[in-house]
Amino acid sequence: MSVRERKERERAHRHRLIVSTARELAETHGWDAVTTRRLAEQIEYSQPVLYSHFRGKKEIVGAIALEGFAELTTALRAAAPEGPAGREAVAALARAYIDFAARNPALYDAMFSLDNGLPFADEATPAPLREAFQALVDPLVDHAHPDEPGLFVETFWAALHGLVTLTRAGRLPADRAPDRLTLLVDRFVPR
Amino acid sequence: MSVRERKERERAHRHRLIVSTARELAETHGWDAVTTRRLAEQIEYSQPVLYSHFRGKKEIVGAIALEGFAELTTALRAAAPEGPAGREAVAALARAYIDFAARNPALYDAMFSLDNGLPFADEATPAPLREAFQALVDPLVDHAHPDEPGLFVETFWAALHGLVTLTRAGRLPADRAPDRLTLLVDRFVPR
DNA sequence: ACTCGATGCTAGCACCGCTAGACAAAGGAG
DNA sequence: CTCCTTTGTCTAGCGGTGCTAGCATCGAGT
Repeated sequence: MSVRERKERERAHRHRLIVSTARELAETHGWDAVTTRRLAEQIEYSQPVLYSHFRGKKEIVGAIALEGFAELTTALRAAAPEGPAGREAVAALARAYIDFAARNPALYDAMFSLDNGLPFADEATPAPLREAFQALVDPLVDHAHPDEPGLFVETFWAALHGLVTLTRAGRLPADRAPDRLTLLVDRFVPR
Repeated sequence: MSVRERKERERAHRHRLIVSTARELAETHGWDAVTTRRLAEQIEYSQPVLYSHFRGKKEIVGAIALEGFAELTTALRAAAPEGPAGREAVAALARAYIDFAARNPALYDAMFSLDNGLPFADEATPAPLREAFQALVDPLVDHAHPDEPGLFVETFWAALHGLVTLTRAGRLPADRAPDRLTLLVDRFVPR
């Protein structure tokens, strides 16, 4: 049975290779450059091989998005370690979110802008998505109305997401982004 | 010279026909269904005719987006007529924004999600865009820090935009959207 | 050593945005 | 009224996209 194990190992390796290559291609040349042909050429296999690992391009984006949620969770937890979270901790959390989006624009798009086929706000939501949301909830829960912590976090998150997308699309002047973040935190967590 | 005038009139008419047909196609079947082939067939001309009116598909999206900004201005002005704007007026303004996006999803995408080639936050920004932003500024200016009214409006707008996109993409549960809006207004305009 | 199933390939489908070049219709000049 | 030029539209096609049918090859198990 060792042969089958080796094949499965190789297959898993190629699976990861596809995801990481697609992600790198997206991050360096934009999502437009991520075509099945280019991706196949980069991994040195033919196009149909991709379809033996993924149902289609959308599923590749979904796999990358999943990586993104795990990394976002790490970034948020690092910014706001456990314990009571004062205003400064919330500001750090918000900054971590914005920075994550700025540092990984293509990844952020895979998570929130592109069609990645992942189910949201629904019982089938994958664990990494729930964890990322939870990483946002924990430091914020003290500042929310006790009856509706979810509502508070959802709204704060939406505001952060709006800042990210509008700033990156050039809809808002980039130089004042930090000021907008401060203003937002002040409104949600009054001094 | 009457002949030339007639031709120009016909040309302008066809120009509007292209824009309205593309918009209707997008609103009824989604932007994916708006291809140059389908659009050409709908207006009963061949594809190259489109390129005698617009530099490319992006410019058609841009024309539709421009319509959208004009209509958004109208909707916002209707929701918050002139005069001092209390908390209720801000809530009405926010509701008008959200409702506009909900009623015209494809239009909203043309304005903010798709690549429409329009310049933002820059001296070349077309008038309708400035006016739409101004329609947001006027009722809000009393609630902002006097030094930085723009910053306040930008942040509030970003929050609204975030709510719109995340809710419509199914990232946030739709049934609690009104509650999130109330929460947002409460945070930005304390009772 | 041979069979046969797994696996990856070539080739091709239907579609995309966009354009070159042929062609017809229509206006002005003689 | 005829000819010529200009203007406008169409057909056909280019290079690209995501995706797949069907063949060929290779290697594992008997």
